[in-house]
Amino acid sequence: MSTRRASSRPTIRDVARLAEVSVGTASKALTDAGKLRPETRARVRAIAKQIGFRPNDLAHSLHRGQSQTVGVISTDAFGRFTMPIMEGLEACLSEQRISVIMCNATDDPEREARHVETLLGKRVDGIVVTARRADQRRPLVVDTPGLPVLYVFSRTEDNAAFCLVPDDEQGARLATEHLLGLGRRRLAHITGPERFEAVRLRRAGFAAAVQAAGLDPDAAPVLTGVWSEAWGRDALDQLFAASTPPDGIVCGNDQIARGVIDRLRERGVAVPGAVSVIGFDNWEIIAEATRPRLTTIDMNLTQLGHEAGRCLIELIGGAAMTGLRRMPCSLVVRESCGATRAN
Amino acid sequence: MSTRRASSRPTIRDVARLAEVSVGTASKALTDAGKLRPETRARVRAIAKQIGFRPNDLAHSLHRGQSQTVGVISTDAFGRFTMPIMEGLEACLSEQRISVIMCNATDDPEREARHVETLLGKRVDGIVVTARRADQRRPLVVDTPGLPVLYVFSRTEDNAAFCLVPDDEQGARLATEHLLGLGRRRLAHITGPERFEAVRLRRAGFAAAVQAAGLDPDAAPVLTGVWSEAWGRDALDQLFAASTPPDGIVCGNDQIARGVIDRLRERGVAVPGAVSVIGFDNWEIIAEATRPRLTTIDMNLTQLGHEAGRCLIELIGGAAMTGLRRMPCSLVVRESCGATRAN
DNA sequence: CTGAAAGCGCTAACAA
DNA sequence: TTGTTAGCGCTTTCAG
Repeated sequence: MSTRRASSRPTIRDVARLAEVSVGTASKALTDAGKLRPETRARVRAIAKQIGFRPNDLAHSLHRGQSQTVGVISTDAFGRFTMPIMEGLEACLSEQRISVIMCNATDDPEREARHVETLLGKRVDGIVVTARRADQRRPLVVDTPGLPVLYVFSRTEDNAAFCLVPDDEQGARLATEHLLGLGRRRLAHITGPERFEAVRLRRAGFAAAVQAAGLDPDAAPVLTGVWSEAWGRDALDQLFAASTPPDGIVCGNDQIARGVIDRLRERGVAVPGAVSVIGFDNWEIIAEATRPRLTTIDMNLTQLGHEAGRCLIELIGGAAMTGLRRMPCSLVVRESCGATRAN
Repeated sequence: MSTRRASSRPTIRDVARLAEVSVGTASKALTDAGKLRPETRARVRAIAKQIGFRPNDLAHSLHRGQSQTVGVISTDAFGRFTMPIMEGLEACLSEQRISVIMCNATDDPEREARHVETLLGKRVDGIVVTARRADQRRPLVVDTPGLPVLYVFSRTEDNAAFCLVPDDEQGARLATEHLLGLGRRRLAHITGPERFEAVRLRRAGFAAAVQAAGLDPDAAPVLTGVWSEAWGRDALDQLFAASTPPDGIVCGNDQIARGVIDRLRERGVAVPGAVSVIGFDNWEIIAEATRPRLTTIDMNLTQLGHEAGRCLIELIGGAAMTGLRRMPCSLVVRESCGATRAN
């Protein structure tokens, strides 16, 4: 005997009984399936609506073997990068009436394993892994062959895995080209810790653009430090201690850019008059607060999440996708770089 | 006939068959229930582990009428306040093996209704509503009597509802008392738009503390504006245009506080030497970046989320809780207020 | 066009 | 102590 909840919802049997048809007919009537006399269908539907019938997805899922549910496992404790990704992902999936279960693993493998366990118990149709990107993460251990797993804003060494990340190299190239396009020729790059892959890729993008413009790479210094305003200020001081300070600065993220702009103002150097500054991240709380407001690179994380949703649906549908896919970043023009030709 | 997924998981029947017991026995063996010969129990368990049996929660839930799942509906598009709340909530619930389904309603009633529909279809055991707090939100429409609904960081006019919010009034009082405790006597309050309940409550807390200290309320100006650094700077200029500028400023949020501190530095006024500045939110990206670092009020949102989880579990268990509950804020001391006596 | 019944995987009541 | 079975709510096949 089942232990029903105090207030149980009407079932399809109730509908059938009231509509004076069999459950089979009622089911057909409610799902557009099969052939049915329109009148019967209408009557069943009317009754269903009247008594507030809502199909039990649990039973449906049990029957179909698909739960219309996916799990998201984050190691970044719902951090600021995870948020927009989730937003895009949820928007995409909810369109297909697929629900998203959030799990926070906080870098604890044991917690992560417990979460995977729960998700598998719930028979999710797929799992999305998202993480801080400092490094590649170990592959998620899932002992269920055929269960789609997708990594977003996160990578793993497993070549069979499908990973979706922003194109940092292209983003930095875009930023650098923007400054070059404005006529800046003495460029510098102030960025974060070298151990981040993003730092290495963005630096490469910067260097590539500098080289492509025919400039001397040695005259375009790169300063690595930490992701903070204080480092931005310090690095700027270092650059301006030299005989020929830069007229264009590509920053590794918006925090650094804010430090740079603050210090330039303190030094009485006009932005963008004398120096153009461009950031990376388009973190609005910062980008809208600098004086002048910050031109920066947007990783389009919401779109990334949306794309992750699309891909996951394909994977669930049986498509085979592997490898690393990089999604383009875009330029957000505000006032910290000066008159723009493009746009 | 059911449409099974390509790779179907072992069921309890498989375990039973291999262990040479009945399904009933296997079930008992795996759930610590009933009396069983230890040997049998062990054998069943061994087999289960060996073939990678994992109970199907869908079937379990269908049977029990509880899904071990709750839904979260946010109108704040996973905004920055939602994040820590979710973190606490998920941490609390996952401890009980309850999963959290995230839904983003973005203030669109139709989208919200669709999400509720989906959640009810999945037979969630409860729903958490979280929102921007500009005003009271209309009650969530759920036609399922007895289904627990809890509002967190969000209120509704429905008196039967249970709402959990931070105690803004107490937070502002705490901030003000901190400045008073440091010997500041000429206080001012710079805050956001009046239409926010939080603004009105924080202002009340400020006023209450001023009055309790025996100071003249008329000598403690309150400036309302918007939630931005620019407004913080403007407001500060206004205050310093007066004959007796304040020596302690309670800000309505951290962004305003940052504007205030920046402008004080630009004016050459020492912080905290001449003026103490305190914020509200403890938004680290700001609070750690001001010069000096910002002393501020923390709404303890992660704890709030955790508490929401606890309460929801009680509600699901059948407890009756209604009304508005305010959770205390706490003080985070950094360097923007000067030498501290307490702590 | 409609009804009857099997079965998805699990649990709990009852029988042995 | 263990086995048998009904039933959770739904879909789908097969008869009628």
